[in-house]
Amino acid sequence: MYVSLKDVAARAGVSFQTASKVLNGNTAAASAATAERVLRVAAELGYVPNALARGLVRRSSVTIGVLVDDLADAALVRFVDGAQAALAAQGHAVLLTAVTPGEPAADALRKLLEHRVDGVLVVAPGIERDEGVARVLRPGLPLVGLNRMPGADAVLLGSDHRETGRLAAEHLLELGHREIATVVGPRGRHVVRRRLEGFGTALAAAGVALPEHRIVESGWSAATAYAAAAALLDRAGEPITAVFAQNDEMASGVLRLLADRGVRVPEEVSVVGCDDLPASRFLVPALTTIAVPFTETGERAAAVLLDLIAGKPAPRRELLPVRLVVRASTGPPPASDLPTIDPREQP
Amino acid sequence: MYVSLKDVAARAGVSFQTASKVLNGNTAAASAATAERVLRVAAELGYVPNALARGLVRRSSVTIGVLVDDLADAALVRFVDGAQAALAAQGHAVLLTAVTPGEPAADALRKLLEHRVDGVLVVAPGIERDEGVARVLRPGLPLVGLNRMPGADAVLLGSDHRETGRLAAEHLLELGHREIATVVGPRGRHVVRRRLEGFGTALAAAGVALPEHRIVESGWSAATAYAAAAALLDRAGEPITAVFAQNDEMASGVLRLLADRGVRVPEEVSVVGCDDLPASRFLVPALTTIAVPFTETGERAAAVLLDLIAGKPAPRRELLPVRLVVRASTGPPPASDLPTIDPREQP
DNA sequence: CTGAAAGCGCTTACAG
DNA sequence: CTGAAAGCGCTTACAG
Repeated sequence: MYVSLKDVAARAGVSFQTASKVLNGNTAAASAATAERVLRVAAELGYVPNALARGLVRRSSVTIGVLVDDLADAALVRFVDGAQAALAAQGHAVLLTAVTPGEPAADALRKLLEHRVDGVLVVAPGIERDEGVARVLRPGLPLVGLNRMPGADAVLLGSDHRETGRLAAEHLLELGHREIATVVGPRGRHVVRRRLEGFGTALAAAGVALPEHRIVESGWSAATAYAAAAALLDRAGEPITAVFAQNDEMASGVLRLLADRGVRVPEEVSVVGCDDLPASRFLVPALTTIAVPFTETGERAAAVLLDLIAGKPAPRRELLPVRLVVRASTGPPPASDLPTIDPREQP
Repeated sequence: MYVSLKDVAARAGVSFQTASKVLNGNTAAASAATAERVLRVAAELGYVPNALARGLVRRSSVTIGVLVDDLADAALVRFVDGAQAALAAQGHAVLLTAVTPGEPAADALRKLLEHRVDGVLVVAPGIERDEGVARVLRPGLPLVGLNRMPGADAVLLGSDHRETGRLAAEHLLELGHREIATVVGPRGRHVVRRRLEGFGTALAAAGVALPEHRIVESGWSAATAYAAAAALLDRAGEPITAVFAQNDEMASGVLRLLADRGVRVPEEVSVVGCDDLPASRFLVPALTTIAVPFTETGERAAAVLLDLIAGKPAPRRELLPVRLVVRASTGPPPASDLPTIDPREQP
């Protein structure tokens, strides 16, 4: 079905080794006339080199394995998007595997190794405590993670989660809020703890308490955050004026609950999200959030992985900056006379 | 770096061919004792078969190429998610390539062919008019498209776009709307034309006109739909009571514009979207939309592709059903006394 | 039940 | 400038 190197060589009247060299751009390997002939015949015959055969002898598949938690997660898929684009630009193919719920991530990783990927990029915070992963990894395998992996020798890339929490807290403090709650992701997760830590620390520094009952745990989805926020509001006598949700989807769940309860945002309650997904700008009201550079992080992860593969120096760890994006979902608390400090972004 | 079959065989005291057979589950190839020994040694040594070498001789890479327009597109990525899961469940790896804007899709496809993918799944409506794609395709290459490809011998899977438009129109008609507009995607696109056709035909059947100035073109994004809807409302004397947006993101842009203009939804204007992304349920107000079965379509595409590869009979074309999901963004028009007909979904 | 041969489609020294 | 040898790590008939 496919034309082989030997087919091309035979038609061009050269040995297949010479054809190989010409097709690989080795100009010293043949006369200009021979080279031209080989190239022309290859084009005529529709020659498509066999990367499997090439990979076997070169011991490089020019393929990168990407292990992702869940493609339905809007944030994770943006990492993958950035990485894929950067990798493709350098001629590397991407072998994509999602972690199948209920099946060990190590199995998915092993599949990647069978295909002899040149390196692996892990975008799967869900396996940050999975001890099985390190066991299938080969020592020396170039590995970049956007999450921790116990026991694995990986470069760790990401954003500064503590800073994320701090930015959210300081924004609310500057607006004059003192009665603040937060809807957080699963508390076992590293990112959840760090964001909460940064948030709580900044509040504490301003003398604002964040009692445990104002920290409500939720899944990462809008639906779970909706329920968590409902539980929060249902506590009698909670005069909360601001809520920080640990991602934008959760924030949209909070926004929706507030709307359902007839609570005006931001007049009565302010809401801050985290991620800055494209959709967040078009929520009603437009969501104030902490922007996480997903695509850039994915691109950077690809670049670091390629450096690792090329044997170039690479950092062991790198944090990309986050930033506050002020929109319409935050304002001064009801009782306050403080003016809104930050300029609003226009749609 | 990797342990080879020969390493395993040497340690187990058998020929590497016998080791190969045992490791491939050929029970007739060796005694139980020999098999046990080979398997044990392979596990001890951490043997990981080389899929490149295997693929070379078997002429199958057990790899499927997936060509996608844009991973940032929430709808397309759901197709990919469904397909990836179904493919992985059958032991197939996924080689993922996004179409790089400005670069020919044929180049991306060629890369996939170099890796000798067993089949290709195309999730790229953006290339539905690209003549270059068919030229790189090999005859006989199992190919499934979620969009058309001129000149390519592909199975076409998708949803019924005319029906989608019809469902939106009939829902609005039943609510009593007569002054209806629609925000559509790029009009060159097949899906845009079909949805518009179904929408317009259903309206016409009810004696409701859809004049050209009530059809506003937009990109697929919320931002472009926001601008398009603004242009629509800015037309003097348009007594519009309902808008159908051709995807949920556009609908969220319309919702946001309406909120910015102080127009109440659905009391003054009803909005219907299309796709039913998870986020749409949490918009304010929750979006009425036509649900498109993205994940299921991706799964089905994978199944059909695998059938094609296995030489089993497969359909040439298949449409998956869409359905109306009624939420809070639609209601009777302002002047109407009609009751709301459809029950609302609870969050 | 086990092994040796041949070959998948290439690349890379090595000769000439 | 060109070619022939060797080998990448496997699988698959074919013998015994």
